[in-house]
Amino acid sequence: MKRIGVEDIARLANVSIGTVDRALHGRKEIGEATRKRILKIAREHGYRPNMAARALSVGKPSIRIGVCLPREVHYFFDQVREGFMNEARRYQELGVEVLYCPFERLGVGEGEKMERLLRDRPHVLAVCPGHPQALAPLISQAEEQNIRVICVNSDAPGTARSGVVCVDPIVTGRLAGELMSKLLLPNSGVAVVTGLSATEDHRKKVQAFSEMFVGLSPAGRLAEVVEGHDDEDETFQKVYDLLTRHPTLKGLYVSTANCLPVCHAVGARGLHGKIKVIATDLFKEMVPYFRKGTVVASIHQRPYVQGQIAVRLAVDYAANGEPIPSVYHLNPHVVMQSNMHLFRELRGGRIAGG
Amino acid sequence: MKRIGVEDIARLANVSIGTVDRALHGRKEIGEATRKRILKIAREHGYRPNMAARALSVGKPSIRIGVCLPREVHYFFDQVREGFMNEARRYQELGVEVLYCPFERLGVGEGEKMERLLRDRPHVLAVCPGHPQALAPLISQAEEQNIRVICVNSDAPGTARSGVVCVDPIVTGRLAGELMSKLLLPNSGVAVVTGLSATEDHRKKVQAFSEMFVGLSPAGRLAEVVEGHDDEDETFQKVYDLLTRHPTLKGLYVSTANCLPVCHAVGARGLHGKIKVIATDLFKEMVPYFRKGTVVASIHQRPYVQGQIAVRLAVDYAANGEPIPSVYHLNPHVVMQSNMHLFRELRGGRIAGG
DNA sequence: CTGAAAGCGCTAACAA
DNA sequence: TTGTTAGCGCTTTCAG
Repeated sequence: MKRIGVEDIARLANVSIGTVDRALHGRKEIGEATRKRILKIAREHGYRPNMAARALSVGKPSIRIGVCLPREVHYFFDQVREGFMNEARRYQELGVEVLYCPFERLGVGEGEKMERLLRDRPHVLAVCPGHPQALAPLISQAEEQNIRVICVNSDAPGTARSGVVCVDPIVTGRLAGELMSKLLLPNSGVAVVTGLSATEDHRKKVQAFSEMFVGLSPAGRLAEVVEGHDDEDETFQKVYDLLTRHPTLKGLYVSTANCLPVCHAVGARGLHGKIKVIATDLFKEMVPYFRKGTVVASIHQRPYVQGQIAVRLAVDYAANGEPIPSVYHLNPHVVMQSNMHLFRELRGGRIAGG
Repeated sequence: MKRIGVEDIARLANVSIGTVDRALHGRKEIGEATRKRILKIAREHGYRPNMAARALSVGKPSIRIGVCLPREVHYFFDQVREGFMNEARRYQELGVEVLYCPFERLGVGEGEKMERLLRDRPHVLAVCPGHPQALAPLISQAEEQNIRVICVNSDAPGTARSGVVCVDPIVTGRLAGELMSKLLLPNSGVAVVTGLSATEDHRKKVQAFSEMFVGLSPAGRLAEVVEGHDDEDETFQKVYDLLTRHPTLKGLYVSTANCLPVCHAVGARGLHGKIKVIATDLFKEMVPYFRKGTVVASIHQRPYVQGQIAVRLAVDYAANGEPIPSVYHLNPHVVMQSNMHLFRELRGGRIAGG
């Protein structure tokens, strides 16, 4: 079927192209009957607007996508933002505009910023929620106003959000558990260092890790789960104590990005290389611990790609009416010494992909 | 600096927009002096054509990108093709058209198909070279005609190709070596199964693997490198014999996709789970061996993303004049049981990203 | 409520 | 060799 345009529809419906436009855009100045007739024809002929023509005609951006994410922690959210912005730039000519409204850190000021963004009525709003529950009313409100909300990095379960793009915490946890089990002798003891167990995300990671690990290493055991609350000192102290209590521990899974104090504690106990740490994500300061053999691998959540995908889903929805998948799980990446230099976090320049 | 258009340039240069168009497009019907003057102005004002307007005006596709890749082996090149096509579709409205010209398998008929593709004068030609050396003259010829050649998956070193997108075989080999060393006890013996050692790619992988492995496991040793020539029977037999000669082998790195016969041989010797295989890439038939614990990990070369990136480089070049990086190395992915279901090769539906 | 027409930035055909 | 002009498909006035 050949591609059809407004003019064809107008002819088919015996109206002018102005009327067709009104029907197509749900404007009010048109009779209900004509609108129905026109929409039917459009649908039957598989009409799809020519984005190039629209962008040209409108002149200014016609698709607004909002992005609301924390500045802290830089190493992670800078990547999300870059992925988002770089991808969005590719659709500029098609009239895609980004409304950017950062807040300070996860959970502080996010509601306020999101509210402000909503006032500009974006077509899609991507948000990294720190307190998903607190955001629930805002999300509902947005969706009611026909603004699609996409959660990035962590979900806001039970809210009205249209979709989420993230790494499945269960896969992350399992992958860490699988790796750990294969890196250690069968009867090894391991422990987990997490942020705040109350967090859905962390809970799932820890549970998945533990299930996978004990499943694969029946002779091994998970000694403890310590909560570092993403605080450096607290984490150091707790891990230091942990290593004192369990001197035979062979592995540590750090399910949060806060692995530095863990490494310090391992070092302080003279265990570099004796204990294998599996970390989360990647930033420059981790490199020495990779080299020392303390951190043997890290489960990378690909923040850049998360931002990138969020834009693609948003554009596909807003420009082509494609539905937003309610959950988009991307594949975690395994970082090791051999490939760490290829991650954006450790590179100077920018790269086209992700 | 505000964005400038042909009309502005025309005014600035005291010529008509027709002349500007001729200058900008290097058409012949224009004086050398005027052309220079116009181009200077355009450059000074950072003129960038409005792709939407161009696409609209021209009507038919104005950017042709050719893609020339083998049908075999499906599990790999189907992914490259899908990545390529899916990404290209996003730029359809901007006038990007794909010229697709598949050949049967690596090295057979590729020159012929590439030649045919060249006749349509694409702006960029992406090719998966099987016999890079044989293609060298064609590549030179293409580049001389101002057709940019991008090699995908494997390079054509020493030719005039503008760029290559691939996974660095050295990184692949190292990663495999690092993983292997960490999966085994310090004094283990390992072997490598490769395709054809003469291939640059395989040679590099094997060498990188071996360097990394012996570097990290000084007490270990690389017993042998066997060449399977990507033939099932030959590989089975050779690996079977290998396992007979070296009954204490603990690890096998298969640097080619031909891991099935390796697994069969391991099974035939009753060594499932006793020997750890690190494979390459991913396809459905491998799944059982992951489950059995024979294949403990695989180094995935992300064919889909390779196709995707190739298009992006091509479009960025053809539409925005961005230079094609002479080498684009993407990060290999580690496949394990926990995350294998997230790879496209094992999924039914399609997914937006890669 | 509907139609007619101008114009977005660019290309291409035709005139000069 | 250069200038002029008619669209490309759509949105957006401004009249009816």
